[in-house]
Amino acid sequence: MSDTEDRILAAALSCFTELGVEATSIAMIRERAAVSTGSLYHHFENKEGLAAALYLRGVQSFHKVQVSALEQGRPQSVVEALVSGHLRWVEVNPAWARFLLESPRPEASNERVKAVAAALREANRAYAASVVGWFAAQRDAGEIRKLPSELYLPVVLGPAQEFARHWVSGRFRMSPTAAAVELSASAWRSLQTCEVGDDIVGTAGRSFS
Amino acid sequence: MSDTEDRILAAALSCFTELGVEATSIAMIRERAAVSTGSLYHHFENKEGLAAALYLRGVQSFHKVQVSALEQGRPQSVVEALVSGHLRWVEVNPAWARFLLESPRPEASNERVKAVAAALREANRAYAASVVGWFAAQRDAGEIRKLPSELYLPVVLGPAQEFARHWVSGRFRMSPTAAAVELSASAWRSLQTCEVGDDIVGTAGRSFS
Amino acid sequence: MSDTEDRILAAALSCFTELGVEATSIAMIRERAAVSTGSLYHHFENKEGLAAALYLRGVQSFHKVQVSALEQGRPQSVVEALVSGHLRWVEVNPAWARFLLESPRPEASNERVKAVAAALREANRAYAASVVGWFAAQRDAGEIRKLPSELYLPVVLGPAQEFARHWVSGRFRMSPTAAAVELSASAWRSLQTCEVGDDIVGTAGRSFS
Amino acid sequence: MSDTEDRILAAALSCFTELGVEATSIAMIRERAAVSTGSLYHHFENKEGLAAALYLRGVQSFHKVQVSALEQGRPQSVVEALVSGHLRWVEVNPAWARFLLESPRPEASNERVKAVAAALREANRAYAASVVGWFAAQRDAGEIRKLPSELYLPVVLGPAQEFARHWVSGRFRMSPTAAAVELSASAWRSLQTCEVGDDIVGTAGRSFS
DNA sequence: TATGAATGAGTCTTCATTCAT
DNA sequence: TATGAATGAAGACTCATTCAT
Repeated sequence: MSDTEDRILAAALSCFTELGVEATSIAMIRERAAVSTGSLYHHFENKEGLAAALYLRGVQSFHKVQVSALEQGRPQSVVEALVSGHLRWVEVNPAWARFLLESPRPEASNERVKAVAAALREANRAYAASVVGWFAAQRDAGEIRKLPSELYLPVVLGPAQEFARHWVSGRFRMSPTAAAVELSASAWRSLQTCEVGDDIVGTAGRSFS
Repeated sequence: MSDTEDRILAAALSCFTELGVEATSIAMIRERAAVSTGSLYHHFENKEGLAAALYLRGVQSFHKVQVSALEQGRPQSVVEALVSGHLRWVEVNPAWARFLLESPRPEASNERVKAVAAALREANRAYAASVVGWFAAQRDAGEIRKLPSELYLPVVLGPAQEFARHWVSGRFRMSPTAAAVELSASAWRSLQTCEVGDDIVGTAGRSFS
Repeated sequence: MSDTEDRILAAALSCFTELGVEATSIAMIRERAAVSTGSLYHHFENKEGLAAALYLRGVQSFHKVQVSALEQGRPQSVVEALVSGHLRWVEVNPAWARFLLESPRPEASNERVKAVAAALREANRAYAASVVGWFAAQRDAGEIRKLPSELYLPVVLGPAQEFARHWVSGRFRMSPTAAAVELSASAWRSLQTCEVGDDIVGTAGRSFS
Repeated sequence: MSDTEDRILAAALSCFTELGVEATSIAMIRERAAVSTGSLYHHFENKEGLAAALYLRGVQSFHKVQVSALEQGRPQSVVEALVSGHLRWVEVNPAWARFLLESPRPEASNERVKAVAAALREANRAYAASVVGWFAAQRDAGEIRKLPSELYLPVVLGPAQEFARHWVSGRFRMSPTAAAVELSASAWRSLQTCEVGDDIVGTAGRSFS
């Protein structure tokens, strides 16, 4: 990875997070990276390709943190690590977080961007397989509440994700890591098998896929 | 509200949800609404202004549903009504939901759009005041777990919101109302004051603002 | 002349002097005159027609002052009255002056504007006939220096005109009537037949900054 | 200065003098210069910027002629050189003259046009400093009539300027250089301290129509 | 007379992208 | 690898003007 490419990627990330991908022009990236138009196109196919490459990098970084959380031992520890790891990653990488949370998922219109788009799909698939697979296994082992598989990620990470969206856009002041304490506890509460009120168990037990 | 304005708004909503605000051209709206360019600009300041007007309408519709949920009696019923109401609204109004979930919040760059933007801010403020206020009151009455006020909305609606994002973009197949059963139960679980494990209570009790 | 028409003309004059005819839109005049679009077009044919009507009025007002100067007795008095009258008119009617000095002469593209344009041409012709005729007569009588007829107006009024241009656009601070003393003396000097009168020298010596 | 830029400037000048700046469309310049839209905007910021650049060039050319006139020895020669130089420049550069006389002075609305506008202001300042400074010095030396400094330029060049305005717009037929004989003599007459020289009278008497 | 909705041609300007050097 | 001139399609928006009520 040449210095030029790094400068371009950094410039693109900062432009994209400030203005959004669509509102960012090649000229702005070109200028902020101190690179000529020709040089930029020599290194990257496209604005679209640039965004996709960036998106893939961000997603991979995030996935790495998430997947490593699965290595905790007890289910409760894993769930809490998923939530806390999410929020810590957001706080440590605010630009990446903003980019991932506010940019539309890249679509591969262009021929040459398809490789990156395919890599992205594969990364998402592998991530979902790992994490959702882990939840399904715990569920089948009776360690956590029974839910349709699709719902585990929203239930566990939805609050953190929602918090993060507000935080990256400046509407929340509390730091993500401070919020992590409560949000990870909440996540576990909503998944633990209870000695809680029977009515809830009953309701929850009825429908899952 | 004239017939022309209605046609323009409907056309804009369908274009925006199909392609996104930025990718939609005025020409497309103009054509789909069967209206001349001049007429469109006679009724709406801008593409930006059009999007803002639409955003405001959508948000108001959603808020109405949410605020009405507060009228349920028991805290548990209210929480479940908030979640279920959210998901039902999404299922009944998929275009509006997609628009609100995937469009960037309108910013008032233009002078004349500012009125709409201000109305939007006020709507958000009033909504947050009602709902967050309700949660704070329940917290102070000991009816729900103590959390920093900022966290109640992410905890309660985050999972539904996350589910909705996936659903409107076609990545989830389960219907929102089907998901509502579990997600509303989960939401209540994460807020109820327990006769649950003491460790959780201890953790949860430590930090709130 | 209805009140509506007066309001429109006044609004148009103020817009035209502030922004220029081309940069002024009908919408601005409409707004400043507190008149509806339809009403404006009911009273005036065109933006072009409005400008032409205004131009004609301004020119007539100016010409009246100039022609009345010819009624002074002595050639010297007439010349001085022409210059002083010019500058006084500019100072008393700054908006009109700015409009006449900075707007392009109206051309009759439109069919219906032709009447006004013809009136304007006739006004200019009559003015030139009177004034240039007077100068030619004086020349032939040996009262003033012999010059090609075309040059009398530039020689006599050019300095005042140039001063006025600078003054209406804010580049000169001295008031037109203050400048009139010297400029009318200069005008006479450049026309008088030789032996320069002492009074003029005296006048010229009196005031300068 | 690339060939492309030259072609664009030449095309713009011819369009602007034919139709005026406002009435000229970018498309016309683009076409007449045989240049693509993008290329035009690659070299010049704006139509406004293009006009400003052109204005600056024209003014600089004119100022050079005027300032060189100050190098004549005797005051009378200088005054006559200023007037004759003015009119000769107008006759030799009719397009530039028309452009400068009939276009509104460029104003720096745009950010990037400001550099050109500043250069223009500086050029005007330097010109005024030289020429008005020369007149003030002559006045203080008793070589010319005492006038407020602001009035020297209108008195000396006003008639030529007025003549030029009429000439470039086709309302006068006499050539500027022909007019120069009388107008320079008149200019000197209005400035000389009393006793009128015979040579001037002689000159004045020679040519008129 | 007054109103304001409707029209649609026309203009400026942006921008991703290509390519010769 | 790097440069920046060149391209031209596409888009937003303006505006004078008409006309039904």
